[in-house]
Amino acid sequence: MDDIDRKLVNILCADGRTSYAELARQVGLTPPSVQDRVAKLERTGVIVGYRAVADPAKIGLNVTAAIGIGTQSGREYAQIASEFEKIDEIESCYFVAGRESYLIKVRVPDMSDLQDLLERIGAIPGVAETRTTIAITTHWEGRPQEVKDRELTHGNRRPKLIRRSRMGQLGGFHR
Amino acid sequence: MDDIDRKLVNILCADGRTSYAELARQVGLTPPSVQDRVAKLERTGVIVGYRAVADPAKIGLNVTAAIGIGTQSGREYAQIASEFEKIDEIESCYFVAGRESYLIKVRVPDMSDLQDLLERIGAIPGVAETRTTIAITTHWEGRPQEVKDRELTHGNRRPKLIRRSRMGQLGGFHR
DNA sequence: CATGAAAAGAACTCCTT
DNA sequence: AAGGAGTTCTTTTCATG
Repeated sequence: MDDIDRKLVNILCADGRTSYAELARQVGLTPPSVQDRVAKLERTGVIVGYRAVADPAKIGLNVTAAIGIGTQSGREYAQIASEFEKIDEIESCYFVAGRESYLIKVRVPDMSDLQDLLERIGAIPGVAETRTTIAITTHWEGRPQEVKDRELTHGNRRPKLIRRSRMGQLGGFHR
Repeated sequence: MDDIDRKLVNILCADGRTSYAELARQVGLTPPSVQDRVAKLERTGVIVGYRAVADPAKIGLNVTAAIGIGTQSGREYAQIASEFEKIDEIESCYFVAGRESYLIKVRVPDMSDLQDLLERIGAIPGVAETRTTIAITTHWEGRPQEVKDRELTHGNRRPKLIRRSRMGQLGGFHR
């Protein structure tokens, strides 16, 4: 992971369809070298995959909500998570420290689907309570994080010396 | 938005680098036709962009947290959001109904960065309190939602008749 | 690990139905 | 709105420094 790799990751996180030819121009290498590097980033799991980002509202998913889930003591956490996994509407699923045991992010067409979903979640063995937070406005989501040089592949981190500079960001689909 | 368009969106949300040739094979059209359709999906804002997905841990972002933010009454909500927008670490930002006014998702290298971030957020005028939930395990995130036929472009929704079938999903980067 | 050249394939444009 | 043909560009492979 050198500066060029980081640059490639940043470019691809901003635009996942950037061609090798274009990447090559931006980092000052030839397309085959870039292809080699990107393949290695994929093999080593730095780049996990590529996605098109769809506008939820345009595909009929008008309600976004975060649901905190409290669980009964003495339950297998992993088992509960595997139940969540069967539910398509759960876009993200975290086991968390804090008020509840799980925090999930869900997307549904409308409020009645949310009610339906909450009933399904509440019926899962081990789920004790749910606390739902509904998004009124999505200012942005999925903004790519810039890979900085001090953030290295594993462990071998240098001490922090300076506060790193911030990069300005705009609305909508952030580049 | 017909069945073919929905299929294209689903394929591209699962793998954003799928070529037009491959898309054409999967939907039974020729590459130029598919290119036409995808261009239209992009123009009409159904597909907002394309991204590579990087493994946060592999790029040094070891801490994921959700922060609920309570605000002082009599404050301009939009102004507070524009302050949040300047903070790179905020990956997503929602104005919400529920316990707090905002819910944000943040990623930082480690706990000391989280403390630093919480101090910066707490210093924003109008921010009254923060409640932080730290992710211990990310079971999955950003799983693409399948576009179903009942979810149409705008408003002209048919009544719900049947509960739609669910599609099985696996760990890691969900296809 | 990068380069350059060559072959294969894909993307893009235009034109026809 | 889709298919076919031709051009351009990119991807991919391989040999070389």
